[in-house]
Amino acid sequence: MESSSTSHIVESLTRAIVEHRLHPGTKLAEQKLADHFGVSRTLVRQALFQLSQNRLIRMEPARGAFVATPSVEEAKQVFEVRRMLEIEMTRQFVRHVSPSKIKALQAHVAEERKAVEQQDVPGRTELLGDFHVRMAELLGNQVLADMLRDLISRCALITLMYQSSHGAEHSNDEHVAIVKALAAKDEPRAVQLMEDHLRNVMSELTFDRKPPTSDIALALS
Amino acid sequence: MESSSTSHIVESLTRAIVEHRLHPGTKLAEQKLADHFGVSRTLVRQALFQLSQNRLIRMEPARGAFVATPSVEEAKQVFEVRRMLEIEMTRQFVRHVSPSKIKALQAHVAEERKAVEQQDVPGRTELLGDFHVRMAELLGNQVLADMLRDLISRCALITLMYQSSHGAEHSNDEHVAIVKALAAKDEPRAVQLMEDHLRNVMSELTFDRKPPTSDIALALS
DNA sequence: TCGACCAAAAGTGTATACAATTTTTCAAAA
DNA sequence: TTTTGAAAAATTGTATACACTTTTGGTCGA
Repeated sequence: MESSSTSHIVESLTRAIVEHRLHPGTKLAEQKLADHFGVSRTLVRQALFQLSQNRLIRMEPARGAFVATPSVEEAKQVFEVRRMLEIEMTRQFVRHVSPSKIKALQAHVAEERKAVEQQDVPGRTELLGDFHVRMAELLGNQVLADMLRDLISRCALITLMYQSSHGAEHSNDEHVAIVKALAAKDEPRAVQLMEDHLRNVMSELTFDRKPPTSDIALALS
Repeated sequence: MESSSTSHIVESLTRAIVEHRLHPGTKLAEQKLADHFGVSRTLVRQALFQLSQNRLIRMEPARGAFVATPSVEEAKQVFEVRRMLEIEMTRQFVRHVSPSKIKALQAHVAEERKAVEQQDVPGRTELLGDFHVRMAELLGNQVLADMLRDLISRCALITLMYQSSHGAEHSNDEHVAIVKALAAKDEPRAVQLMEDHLRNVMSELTFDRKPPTSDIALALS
């Protein structure tokens, strides 16, 4: 299509998978992707290898790449790791809180609200996940932020194709409450709210399979 | 040299980097690696891309791959994430402890001791790191185990080339103490010991640069 | 009609070719 | 002696070629 490097292909496919335009189980044929992006299979393969390390796709020897279909067990483990990281992150945040950090989070949740109100589904999904990444970045821990971003991508693959409008609003409300507790330096309450929030997100999991879209061109266009 | 797939190259290079046979900053020229492993650059490049995602190497556009040289700041962040994960992991472990799990950990620390006594430096380094991975696996969380393995590899890149014999013994002793507290279901003590242990490991960091080994063949043989 | 089998087509895995960029070398000038 | 510049060599980035495996599609026999 247009000039694209490997990372462009990775980002494009990541968005398509996270936003559920490509369903779990869909075959990702190298030549078709190469044609779509206007590059050779070489670059597509590099991108696919990268995605398989992120666990967004799985590669079967001599059979090709497929959008990952995480098991219920794996989903629980991913959420459990998020819980571990974010509980401690919340504690740290309260300890190092500052007015400018609170302001940054407030600005973020305001953006979330706008996306929720405008029913901008891809936008709100990304923003709701970025809230957690933003906290890590404000803490000054980029390693943690990168790790959370990967985990949250995997969560998105797991959660419902379209978060219900109610669910999204609810998440946004919970973020607002967390920011309020952080601003008040109320550590136990902030931790409790974060834990409840993660539990709520996880409880929205539904494990009914949907028929996979095999039309790559349609999903990516 | 002999038949090798991409994953073999990744493992071989990972070991060489983690065991400091390849020093931070060393250039990893694709053709040299290809000759050494007896494959084409194609497979070497796949391996290098994978390693760059693990942050064990960094790739500069048009300049090639180099063994990563993590900054002090990054080192602290990596250890901080480990601390977050392992504190919560320790709490979980106490809650789900069982005699067979304790036995498995005791067997592991016994192996550690043997490696320490025999001055098997690569062996003990690997075993001392695997203790933490083993805990995650015994908890039944493979996602956490994989994540810890990556983090610990990055820590190994960061820590001294050769942990002093005293340091290794000390780590082993601390593992013994942690297992004891886990067996006694003493959660606060186990958490405290784990926190102290991680702080001790981190305090062994020395940030003096060593001259890089540029002879790849020598380091990998 | 249904299943087994085989040839053709499609797809993946690895090596190689080639263009573009960087590094090295070396000679000439300040 | 040190610096500069340009040609040569080495190295990376991408595309293509080709062997091997899997999938497909259809024919034959029960």
